[in-house]
Amino acid sequence: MTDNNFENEHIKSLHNLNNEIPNNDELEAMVNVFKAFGDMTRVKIILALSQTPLSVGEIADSLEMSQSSISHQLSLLKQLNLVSSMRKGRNIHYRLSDQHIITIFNQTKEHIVEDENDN
Amino acid sequence: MTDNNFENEHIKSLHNLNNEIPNNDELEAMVNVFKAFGDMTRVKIILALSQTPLSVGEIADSLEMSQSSISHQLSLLKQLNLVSSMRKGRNIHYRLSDQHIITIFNQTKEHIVEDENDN
DNA sequence: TGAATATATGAGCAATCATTCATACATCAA
DNA sequence: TTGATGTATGAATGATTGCTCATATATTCA
Repeated sequence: MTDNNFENEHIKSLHNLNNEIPNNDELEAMVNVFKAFGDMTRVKIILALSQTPLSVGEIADSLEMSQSSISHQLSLLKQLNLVSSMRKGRNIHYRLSDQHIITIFNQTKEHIVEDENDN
Repeated sequence: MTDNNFENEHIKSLHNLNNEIPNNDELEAMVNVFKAFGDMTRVKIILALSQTPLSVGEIADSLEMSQSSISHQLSLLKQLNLVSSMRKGRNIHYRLSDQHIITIFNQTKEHIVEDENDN
């Protein structure tokens, strides 16, 4: 394999770039999920819910944040189908709606940890 | 130890919530990575780089965006050790610095896809 | 050396976003 | 019903952020 062949492969890859990228709807959905994960409050909510279902008030107390703020964020997470809710009397219990979420978190944590090692 | 000290399992979980959450530095690092993934331009850059290493100009052309914008974003991605760079003559070639990234993307895509199915 | 090319970077601006505040809605208990 | 409790929600605001523009830095070539 010569340098020219290598270069040709590179050029081919270049032309195929746009084809390999997922369709735009899927991409946007992905970006929105990552956006949701890109906020400390929401990440803490998700990590809390990964332990056990919790009411809005319980989350607010646990994170020492206002009920309103937590409710707003839960609403966003729910809209993205990252959490689901169920009324129980006066409370509303939220839970993670997908175990993938934790897998993604763990994978990301691994990236971080490995990163610290090769400095 | 008196009867008053007993608590039910749920309350125990509640009190343990903060302990189970990763330390703050790690959490912040995670949030920053997710923030990086939470932007269409950066996601497209990453997906492009998952095919082949590319120069700044190649990425800019491929995404039809300004050189400056791409350079700014690459700088951010590099700071998070998501990409690495190597000068080659006048160009600077960027590459993904960790295969975890693609795994994370795929996992997220799975979440999306499954989501579409149970409406 | 000087011109051309490739990339990086700081400042400025418009858009987005997380929180707060005030208030509405829903449920329970008396 | 009324009051208390738990949650949701719209508007306002300060902070963050992505892009552009102008310019600086780095490399190659003549």
